[in-house]
Amino acid sequence: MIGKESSLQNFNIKAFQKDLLEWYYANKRDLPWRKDQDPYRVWVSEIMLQQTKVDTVIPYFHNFLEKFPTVHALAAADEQEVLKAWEGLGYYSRARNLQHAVREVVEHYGGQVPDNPKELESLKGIGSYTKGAILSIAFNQPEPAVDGNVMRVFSRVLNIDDDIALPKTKKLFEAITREVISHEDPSSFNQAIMDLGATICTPKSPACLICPVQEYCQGYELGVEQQLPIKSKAKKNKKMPYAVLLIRNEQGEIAIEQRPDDGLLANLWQFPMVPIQEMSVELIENWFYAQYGMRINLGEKQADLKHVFSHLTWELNIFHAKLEHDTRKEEKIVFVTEDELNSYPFPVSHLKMREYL
DNA sequence: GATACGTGGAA
DNA sequence: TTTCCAAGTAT
Repeated sequence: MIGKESSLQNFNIKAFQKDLLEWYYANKRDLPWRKDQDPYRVWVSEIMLQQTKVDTVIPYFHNFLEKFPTVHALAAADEQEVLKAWEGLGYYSRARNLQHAVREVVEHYGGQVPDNPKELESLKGIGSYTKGAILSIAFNQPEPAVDGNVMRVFSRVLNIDDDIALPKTKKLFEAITREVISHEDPSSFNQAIMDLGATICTPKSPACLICPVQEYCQGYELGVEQQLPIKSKAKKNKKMPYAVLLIRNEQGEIAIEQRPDDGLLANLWQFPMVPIQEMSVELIENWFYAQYGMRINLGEKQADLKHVFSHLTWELNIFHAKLEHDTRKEEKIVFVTEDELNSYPFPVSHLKMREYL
C-alpha cells in the first residue's frame, strides 16, 4: 500500500480545491436532493444512490418524498408500503433499514437526524460513506464521503494502484480525503468529486481534455488513467432453476406468498416457486403438495425468463396451474384478485410475469 | 475479509 | 451475448 504521505507529496491541495470547486459551482448538476440541505432528504437520497444510478433514483426520490415527506411520516408507515415505494429499485434491505433507522431517530433523537459520526453510524444502513455524506452535505462538516467515484478520481489523480475492491483501500482514500477536503465548503467538495467522477473522470474513456483538475493528475501525466483504478474481478454467479406457478383457484384468484424476512428480496411477494433440476410435471406437483398441502394440476409452460442478480441467476419456467384440493392448515399462500396484486411489492421478474396471467 | 444483496443501461 | 458498472452496507 502506498502511504497517503507519499501520495500527497508535491500535491498542491489549495490549488486543487480552488479549481475543483470553481468547476463545480459553474457545472453542478441540478438534482432534486440539492434543493435544500434537509438532513432527511439528504439521507433518503444517499441510501437510494447506493450502487444505483442518478437517473434511476430521481423518479423514486420524488415519489418517496411525496409519500413520506418527513421522518415522522416514514416512521409511521407500514413496511409493505415502504417496500412498494422501493419496488424495482433493488437492494430492498436499504428500504427496511432506512425505516428502522428513522424509527430510531424518532424514538431516541426526538425526530432530529443526528449530526455526529458516532450516532449516525450506529443507525441501520448508514456506513462510512453515508455517514460522511450526511455530515458534509447536510451539516457542512469536513468529513470524507468515499464512494467509487472518489476512489476512481484519486486513484488517477494521485496514481494509486491499490485494489479499490478491498476494504482497507477505502480507509486509505478516507485518510487522503481528510487531508484534501475543503474546510471552507466540505459539502461542495465531496459532491464535486462525485460529479467529476460521474461526468468527466468516468470509468471508461475519461474526458481528460476538459477536466478541470487535469494539471494535478499524475495518471494523466503518466498516460495510465485508463488503467486506473485497479479493481479485482467479481466471481461468476450461480444458476438456480425454478418452476414458477401461476395458480388459480375456483374464483379465479391468484396464489402469492411472502418471502422470508431475511436474505434475498426479504419480505417481498412472489408467485410460488419450486426449485427444479429437470422438468417433470409430477415432481413439481408432488413437491408442491408436500410443501404447501395443496393439490394442483400443472398446466402448460407459458414462458421462461431469466432474473439476473449480482451473485446468482434465477432461471424461471412459468406454468399455469389450477388449484385442485386445499388441505392447508397455515395460510402461507394467499389468493388475491389481479387488482389486489397492485398493493403488494414484487421483485421485477414477478412483475413481468403478470403478462402471463 | 469475502460474500450476500437488485436492477437496468452501456459497450 | 457477455461483462462491467452505479453516490455501499451488513455479516
